[in-house]
Amino acid sequence: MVTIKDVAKKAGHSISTVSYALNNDSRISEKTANKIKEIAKEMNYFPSAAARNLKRKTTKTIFVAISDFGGPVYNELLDGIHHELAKNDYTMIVSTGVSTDKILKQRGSDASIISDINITDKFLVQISNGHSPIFVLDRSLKGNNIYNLTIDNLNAMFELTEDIIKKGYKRIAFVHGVIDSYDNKTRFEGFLKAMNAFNLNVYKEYKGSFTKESGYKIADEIINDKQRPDMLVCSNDEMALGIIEKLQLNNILIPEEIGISGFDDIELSKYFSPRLTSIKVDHFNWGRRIAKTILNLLKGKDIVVKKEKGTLVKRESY
Amino acid sequence: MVTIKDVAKKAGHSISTVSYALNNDSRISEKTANKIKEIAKEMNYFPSAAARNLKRKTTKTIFVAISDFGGPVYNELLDGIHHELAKNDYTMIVSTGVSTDKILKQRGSDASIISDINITDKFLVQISNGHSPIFVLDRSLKGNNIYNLTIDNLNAMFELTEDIIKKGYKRIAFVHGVIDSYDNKTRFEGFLKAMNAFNLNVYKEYKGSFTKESGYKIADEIINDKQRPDMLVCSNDEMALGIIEKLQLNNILIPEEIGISGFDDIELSKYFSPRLTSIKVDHFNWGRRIAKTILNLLKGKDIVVKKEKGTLVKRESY
DNA sequence: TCATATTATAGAAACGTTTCAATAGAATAA
DNA sequence: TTATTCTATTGAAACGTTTCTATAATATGA
Repeated sequence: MVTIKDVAKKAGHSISTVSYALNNDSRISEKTANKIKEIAKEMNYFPSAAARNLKRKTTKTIFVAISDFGGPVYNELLDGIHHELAKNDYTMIVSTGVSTDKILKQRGSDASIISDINITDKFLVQISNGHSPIFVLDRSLKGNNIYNLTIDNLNAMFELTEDIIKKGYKRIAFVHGVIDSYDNKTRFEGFLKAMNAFNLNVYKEYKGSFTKESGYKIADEIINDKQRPDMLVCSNDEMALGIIEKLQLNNILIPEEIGISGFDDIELSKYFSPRLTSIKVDHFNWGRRIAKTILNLLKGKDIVVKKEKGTLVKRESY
Repeated sequence: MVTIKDVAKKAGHSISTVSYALNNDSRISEKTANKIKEIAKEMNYFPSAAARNLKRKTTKTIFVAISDFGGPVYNELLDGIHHELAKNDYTMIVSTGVSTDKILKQRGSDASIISDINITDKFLVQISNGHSPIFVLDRSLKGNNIYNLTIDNLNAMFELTEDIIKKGYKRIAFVHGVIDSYDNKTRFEGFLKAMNAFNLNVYKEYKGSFTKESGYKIADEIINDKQRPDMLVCSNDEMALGIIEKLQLNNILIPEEIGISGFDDIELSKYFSPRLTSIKVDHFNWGRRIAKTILNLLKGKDIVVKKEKGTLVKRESY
């Protein structure tokens, strides 16, 4: 591997002069700087990231912890984050599962984005001290270097539920995702708030886990139920789609017999029939905002932490 | 930040003893090793990745360059790669676009996976010398540290086309993706091979770019065509779905008036009506195999480079 | 002209590890 | 007993940069 030393030798200059020249420091004369740059290029020299990171104490890298690569939501989010980081010469590291802990501890990044409910609050608080800043997307958590960048689930779900109630539905049930997760809790909260505002009781609650498979199971429960709800408010799209699929297989008409709504507005939702009414969260844009916020913080600017809004997309599922 | 020096001081031992102890070197007595480990834990010490990388000349990191995060294909692939890497204590860096070049040059990883047609062959060959190994998924390329890990497009497409021909279709057209891309070229090659084997001429060729939007455009061409093909063999699913959507909007019946096939078998394909006949590539598994191959190479083992097979999934689109 | 300020360059320390080579002390062998 | 091997530990060099400080050469001002 060609190092700065090799370049220095070939150029007939000291290591420090080469370093300054390549970093465009004004103290080096234009003439020598150009000569050095040319030689460096010719030798195919590139500074070692490791050595640079060690000295500079910064990695120009942002770490993202997600719970899995599978879901449709993360793609857009990652895309958005990456888009903004790349523009600013930052690299993105992505990880899931156990390796996440290790990466966080090793501080291989200048900041971290957490969207993985498998990482405990306790762990985050524990490492946050003296750590590079941590941005959590999937929980509300106070701490020294911890920043909350979440979606405004509550208000979006309130709006959706209000719309449903105004349509005249009476036996309205809620389909939970992972029960203690921030997203589920705040969405349920918004739902409850609207129900209370209209003096309605929650007709029933189902327990899922945000996956399509858990939707299938819930559909089974509903099929066997003699007193079915007339409306299912789901904590996310994937469960809603699973439920629709299974109910239709059992000849239950949607929305005629049961209405249904989702949350997230994933791409598939547009292609189902009936098309799913949902809350659209522009994850790409949200990702960009997250990245921008982080970069601002790293630049020492003041940052504004405000919740990302969701918008109601009305279709034909209720 | 707490360094090894701090731990050494607190433990009353030298830096080297601490280092050996934490790396489980047998030369340190069990007693001191345990004492040191305890103190390190207590102090919340974790070795600096940068310093370690610099000294060890290895990063335990694999870099993946993809052309975008959007597509449904990459998720599974990334998931598979990551799955295997994490099991072996490796980290995955993902990037797209221009930042990719920089990362490759800086050698921040022990190996690279390339699946981004925007990176030129020339560039790869240029950097490959003296570089960590490069695994290309999206092209056939010879070079010093370059390994080809591709999908067996040719045989899969041959099988698909054969099936189509045997169904009795005569006016068979091919819908190209990005024309010079490895995937498109080899898929077209398999298609041609089957057509030739049955003495059929290619009825028509359309030029797309692997996206759904390019499918819309092609559908327009077909709609305005007086002598339409009776079968469209598409170079991937996304274009096929775009074409179906637009043709149906114009009341052209599929498969009654025109049959259509895809390649990749993305999740959406199952939910369209008619459901799309396609070639299923198990990208998760492929990703795992790629990662395994890389890890074996890094361990100094001999590696076997064999193509990933696709399987025909017959549904109702022709 | 000489003293001083400016400019361009070089030397050397530092970043936090790993690891080679050296050493002191204990255990073993003669 | 003394020489030898073995064990546990340490000191110091090295990895490839950046950056502080020193210095030589040149330009500026009186």
